[in-house]
Amino acid sequence: MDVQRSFLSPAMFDLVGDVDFVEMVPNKSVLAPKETHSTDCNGRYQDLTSIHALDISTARSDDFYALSSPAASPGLTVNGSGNGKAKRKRVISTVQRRAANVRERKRMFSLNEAFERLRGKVPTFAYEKRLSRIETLRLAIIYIAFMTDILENN
DNA sequence: TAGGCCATCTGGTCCT
DNA sequence: AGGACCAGATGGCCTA
Repeated sequence: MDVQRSFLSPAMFDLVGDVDFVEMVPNKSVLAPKETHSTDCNGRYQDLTSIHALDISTARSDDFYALSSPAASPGLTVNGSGNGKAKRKRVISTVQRRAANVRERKRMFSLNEAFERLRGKVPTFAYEKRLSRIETLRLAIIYIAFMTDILENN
């Protein structure tokens, strides 16, 4: 396609600073093995496909708070009681922390899914390795600008 | 081996 | 009150 070819011209490549476009070989590894699994911070193997099955609904809300003091409202402590406003600090239990970690993992997983979809939309012919997230964003910006330019000049 | 990239954990803040 | 979002820290993997 001519549009794609001209978008992928060397002039365009120059705009993506940290992308190495010199070697143009077929894109073999769209999905690295790393994408299907990972290891947690303790080096334990994790299957990322299981993230969708994670369920935190069994955690009870009374498990979630560690009372910092009998008088304090549940889960909240107060920082800097001196002059200004007291800052409220939420104290969470390990159960609540684990639940938050699971939610964060799910959130990052969906973020990566979105990046994967964006990778599929950005033309990267004969690119030897999978685009990183920052490369994907930069290339998408350039591609959108390029297509906008085409539309405006027609 | 250094540097880049990424997953994960964590605590703080924002929002509903 | 609690989930979503964000950024910093940390450690593993990979490549030049």
